[in-house]
This record gives sequence, structure tokens and C-alpha cells, in this order.
Amino acid sequence: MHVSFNIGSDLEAAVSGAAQAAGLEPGAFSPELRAADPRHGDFQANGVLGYAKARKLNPRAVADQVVAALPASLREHFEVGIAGPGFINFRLKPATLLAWLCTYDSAEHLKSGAAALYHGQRYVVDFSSPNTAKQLHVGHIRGMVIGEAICRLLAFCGAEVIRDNHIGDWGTQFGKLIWGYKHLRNDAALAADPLEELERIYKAADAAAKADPAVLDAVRAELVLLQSGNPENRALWDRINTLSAGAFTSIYRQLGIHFDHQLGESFYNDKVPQVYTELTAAGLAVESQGALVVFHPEHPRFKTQPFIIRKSDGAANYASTDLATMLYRTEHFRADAIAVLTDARQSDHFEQLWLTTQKWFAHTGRRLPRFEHVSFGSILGEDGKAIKTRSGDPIKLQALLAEAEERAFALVTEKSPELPEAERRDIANAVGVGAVRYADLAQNRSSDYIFSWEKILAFEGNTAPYLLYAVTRIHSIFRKAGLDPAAAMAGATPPETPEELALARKLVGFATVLNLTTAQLRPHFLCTYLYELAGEFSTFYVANKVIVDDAPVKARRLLLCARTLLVLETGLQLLGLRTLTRM
RNA sequence: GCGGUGGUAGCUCAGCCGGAUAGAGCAACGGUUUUCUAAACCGUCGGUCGUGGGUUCGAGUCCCGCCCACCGCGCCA
Repeated sequence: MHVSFNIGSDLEAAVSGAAQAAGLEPGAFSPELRAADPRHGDFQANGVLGYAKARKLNPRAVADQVVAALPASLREHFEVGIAGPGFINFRLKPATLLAWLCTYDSAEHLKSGAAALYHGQRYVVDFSSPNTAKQLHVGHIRGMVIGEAICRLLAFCGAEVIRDNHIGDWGTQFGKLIWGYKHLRNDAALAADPLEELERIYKAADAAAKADPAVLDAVRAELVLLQSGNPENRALWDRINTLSAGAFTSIYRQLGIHFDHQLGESFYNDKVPQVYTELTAAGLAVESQGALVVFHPEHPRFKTQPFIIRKSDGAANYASTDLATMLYRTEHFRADAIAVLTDARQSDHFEQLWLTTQKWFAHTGRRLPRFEHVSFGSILGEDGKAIKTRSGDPIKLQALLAEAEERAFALVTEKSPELPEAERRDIANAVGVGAVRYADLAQNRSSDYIFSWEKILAFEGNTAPYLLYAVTRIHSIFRKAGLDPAAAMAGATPPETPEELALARKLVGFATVLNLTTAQLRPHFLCTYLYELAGEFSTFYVANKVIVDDAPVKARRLLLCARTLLVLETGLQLLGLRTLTRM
């Protein structure tokens, strides 16, 4: 029996076809296929309600017509019913559930099923993008974690993903850093802990510039010198970047994050003049108060709120380099889509950037890629205020991860003292880092996130430990039975008990959730799904003993276990979590 | 002032293009282990979905007004 990966989208097409065959107005009817409440079925089509209402028809009669026109083959897979005012309900037959489970039996097969979604599309994903000479702190982690998950998800769904770390290695902060380096540096401290000292220098220079306009001018002058190629400043710049790159790399390695490119702002330095020239020629950029700016007359705010692409002192800023970056990603990488991850406070900037790019490319006859600013809320302290780099004591990422691991180690030791210490350390790493990561992913990215140890390390509910535990329980079953979960499962019969059926249905829903998650680039949809899947598994696990004497029952339960394991591990890996076999 | 994001159970959050009796976790209370990992499972309790209108057969979801919180709005990124 052939069964497609995304059963829902096939069903939707079938209902559309049936409506047409039944003589409903072409183009006027949409199936409105939804995942249904399990009490009613697996899918429901609501489209006839609106259609019938608009034409003063009896909705149940219309539903009857549509159902009667469904292809006979569809009834091999679904039980079809009409309920209430005209809902059409579809319930997957156990044999179809079994067929799906037998077909999608490996990560490769799941991937090839999902690949239709973004096949042939090239995505440039810009994430992490820290500023040089500032240590990574808790405020940086969200973009890193969400960005990595998005890259993995898009690649799994067939896209060609180009990961680019757009490092802030050319901004105004270098004026402060270089001025501070020349005037405020402590050589002993720099030798002992370069990044710490550079950060201190930066903060001190920033404070001095705020306090004294003369310092501010000097800082700007250093930046102009750097950007015009002054050898001394250039050498300092180089040194500062080298020092910080090492620190970033170590964190990226810990988190399993990698990039294909690290084209920082400096890379675009020589590409900025073209932006000025073309935007001016297009009549988009104008001089205002000594700066080169772009206004958008059709926009209620951006008709007066300028997009400053060259500062009055002649220096470039991030608008300049971001425009050059859009061009480079379009022309050099031939991106079909560009996704940039930053916190939501930069929304205005990216809206202006995108408006400007559209007009610019239209004017110069360039192909326009899709663009998405993947924004996310700020990380807040327990007091509900944003954690900022220059105020208070933001938690360093290095320290955060170390503490998470330490706390996880204490818990593992408490729960599983019999395991050797080396293994407990390894488990603590996966659980601790995974918990921090998962906490950032599980919440809708558009809302702010209140950081608290209690929440990040909570081991109940929708958390990494709960999911990792479900994975280890499944491994344990196979270990006890002396079986390989990846081996073929012969002799399985279709799911029968309520728990088996609920679990099988949830597994089939993996296709839909991949669709939803990538369409909106919101990993929390996948998190919610995996949490629900793990819940269905736990319910199944306590109610249905797997290793039983009845061979067909044992085979089908082992099959369900194997597929749950496959989907959980695949899903968690897409989110960037490392899974375990014991904990 | 303009704009963005949010306001759902005591707390932290889900709720996808409008659909059938609004869901989890924590907290509180009660139960489950001679049986594959109890970091688990099951049950009870708990909600005028900020507020007032509107559209609709149907609104937590869409539209308008208002209230509250946070964020952004000319040379930081």
C-alpha cells in the first residue's frame, strides 16, 4: 500500500478534486483541511460550511455531495463521516497507520519525504553575528540556538542552506575600542585575559565618550581612520578580531554550531561605495543634515524616520553594510531566500532595509529574493528588565553553560548513582546544555523570555530532560530485548489499543509539523509536537507492555517504539539537542 | 505622538490559514511500582481568554475603540 509522507496535503488535494467533480463552483471552494480533535478523527474539512452558507444551500447536503465524489481509493485509507452542521471527518485506518510506519523507517526516508517542501531552494541564514571584543552572554544565546535549529530544519526539508555569521567587526564600537586601547589599556590585564580586558576597555571608552564630547569626537576620528585604511588602526583592528574569534569558536564548538561563512561587516567595506552610488542614482538616497539617508514617502513612519546609510562624518554604519550584504547574498550566493536572525528591537531597521532593497533592486533590474527578519524577544532578568551588555552583570555564556552542566550532573548523580562518573559527566553535558537550549526554543520566539535558573533547569513538563528521558526509556526496551531499534520490524499488525492508535497518529503528524515549523520559522511548533509525542509514548508505555509473548502484539509495539525513537531523535537533533541512550 | 510585541487557570506557557465541550506543566490534593528506567503515569481542583463594540451560522483567533506592560523611533548594532 502506498502512503505519502504528508497525508494531510494529499487529502486536501483529494477533497478539492471531489468538490470539483461534485459540481461545486471551481475556485470558490476551499477544503479548509485541519488537524481534528482526536475525538472526531485525524483531519476535518470545514470548507463546505462557508461555501453552503454563502449560497444559501444546506451544508450537510453539500457535504454529502463532496463525500460521494471522493475517489474510492481514498476510502482504503480513511473512514469518512459527516458531523454537526457539515464537518467532514477523516479518520486514518489502522492499516494506513501501519503502512506509514513501515514506509518511513529511517531518518533518510523521513528526510526524503520532507524534502519536497524546499527542494531546489537556496537559503542564506544569517545568525549569531556577535560583535567582536564583547564576550558572548546570555542575551546572545537565543539567536544562536534558534538560528542553528532553523538551518537544520530547512536543510532537512530539502533546502540548500548557507550559514553565514555576519560578525560585527566594523562598527562604531571599533572607534571606542581603538581609542580605548590607545588611552586606557592595562598591558598586564590584556596579557592575562585579553577578552575581559578588551571588554573593560570598551566599557570605559564608551562611558568616557558619553561623558565628554571631545572624547566622542576622538572616538569617531579613530573609526574614520580605520575605515580609510590607516595602518596602525588596521593592525589594532586585526589583533582585536583575532583575539575574539578564538573565544567565539570555543562556544560554537560547545553548542555544535557551525557556519559555512563568516563574512563580517568588514568584508563589505569595499562594497559600500557601490551602494551609495546606485541609491543616489536611483533617487532613493538623499543628503539630510550632512548624512546620506533614504526616506520612504509612502510609509507612514519612514517618510520622516530616515534610514541613515552614511553618517555625516562620512563613515559607514550597519545600514550601509547590510545593504551591501543584501546585494552580495543575492548576486554571489544566488539566494532564493534570506533569513536574518536578530532580536525584535531591530525590526524598524530591517523593515527599512527591505523596503530600500526592493526599490533599489527594482530600479536596477535585479532579481529579488525573499527576505525574512526572524526576530525574537529579549532575554529578561528576574526583574523583568532586559539584560544589557553595559549595565549590571550579564551572565557570560561560558559560565551559564558550565553551571547548567554542573546542576545537571548533580541531578544525574542523584537519580542514577550506579552509572560510572565519566558517563554521568557525558549525560550532564547533554542534559544541561540541552535544557538551556530547549528552553530558548520551546517558547514562541516573538515573546520576551524571562531567564531563571529554575525555569531553564526545570526537569518537568515541556523540557529537554523530559524528552531525553523518553528517548532513553525506548532505548532501554530494545537493550533489554537484545534488539536493534533500527532493524526491520517484521510481522507487525496494525495498531489496536487506544494508546497504540493515539501514538501512531501522533507519529504520522510529524510531516505536518515540519511544514508548519519551517513555514513560520518557529521551532516551538516542533517542540510542542515532540513534547506531545513523548507524552503519548509515556501513556502508551505504562498501559501497553511491549515485551510480551504474543508475537504479533510484540512486533507492532516494537515497531511503535522504534518509530517513536526515530521521530524523537530526529526531531531533537533538528533542534540541536544531543540524545542519549541512558540517563 | 507614531509603530512593534504581548495581556489565556494562582504562576510559566500552548492554542497553526475563524470551527465542535479553551489545553499543558508547576503549585494544591488524591492514587499507581512482584511487570520493559517512577526524571514516569492516572485522577481532582482551577479560566467573564485585558476591556467595550462590530463582522459571522460560529470569535481566544478577524475589524474598530480603549486600558496596561515592555520595546523602537537621525547619525549604536
